[in-house]
Amino acid sequence: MKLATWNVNSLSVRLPQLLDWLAAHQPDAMVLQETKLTDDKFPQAEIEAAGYRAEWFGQKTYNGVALLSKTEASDVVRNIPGFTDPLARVITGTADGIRIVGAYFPNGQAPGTDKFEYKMQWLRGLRDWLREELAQHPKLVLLGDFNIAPDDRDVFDPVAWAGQIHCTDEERDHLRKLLGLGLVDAFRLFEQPPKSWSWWDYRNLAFRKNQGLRIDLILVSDALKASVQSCNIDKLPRKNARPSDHAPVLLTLA
DNA sequence: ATGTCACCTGGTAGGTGA
Repeated sequence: MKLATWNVNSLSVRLPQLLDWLAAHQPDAMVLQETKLTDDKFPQAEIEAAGYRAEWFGQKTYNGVALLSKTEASDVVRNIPGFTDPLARVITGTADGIRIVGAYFPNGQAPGTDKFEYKMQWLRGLRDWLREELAQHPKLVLLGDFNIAPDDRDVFDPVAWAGQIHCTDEERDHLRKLLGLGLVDAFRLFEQPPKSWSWWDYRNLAFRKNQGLRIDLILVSDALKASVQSCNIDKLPRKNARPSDHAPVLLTLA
């Protein structure tokens, strides 16, 4: 079984690239972030024509998430139960016996801002809910744009980024506590090339210089860990004309 | 040394968020 995540940074703009990627990789399920579409604008027909069912949860201008799957997802939940959130950030469903939680974590802007505080509250809300969700669904995958670089090896210039957004101790502590629920970063189950990033700023020729962060993650529950066969970042779409600033990440389960 | 993109409102650019 193959599972994927991609922050597409506007599904309207990136739909042709998404359809190409689905055709090339044929994931059984895929989650998208930053669709930036109200629900009435979701390209359901095009995605169904590509062989996928879809569940989506969007809003105007910002955020927005979707869950695509070859078989229809069941028990679909939008956002975090128990955490009131005006923004469309999470979509969850069960496909092929796996509880799939696709999330667009808040960016957080900078430590000390209201947006950072919201990020902390959101992370707490996610953890409180996931604890219950894991108890009910031992086979669970949490994947998406985490907006947190787990470790200094996930940052192209850890000295310059020390204490900056995506790299603060507070964010990393929240990520550690998520992992403490019984999840593991699938990418790090394998030897990986150094300087593996999933996001490169559009500015400063960052992709050309390979100056990025690994902030798009796939966490698998302990019950699934032994069945993980591979986890890789696909940099190719970042080389396209009009690329997303994020690359897709692909997980293969036995 | 510098270097972006996508969205909105309401323009015949400027602001916001990332």
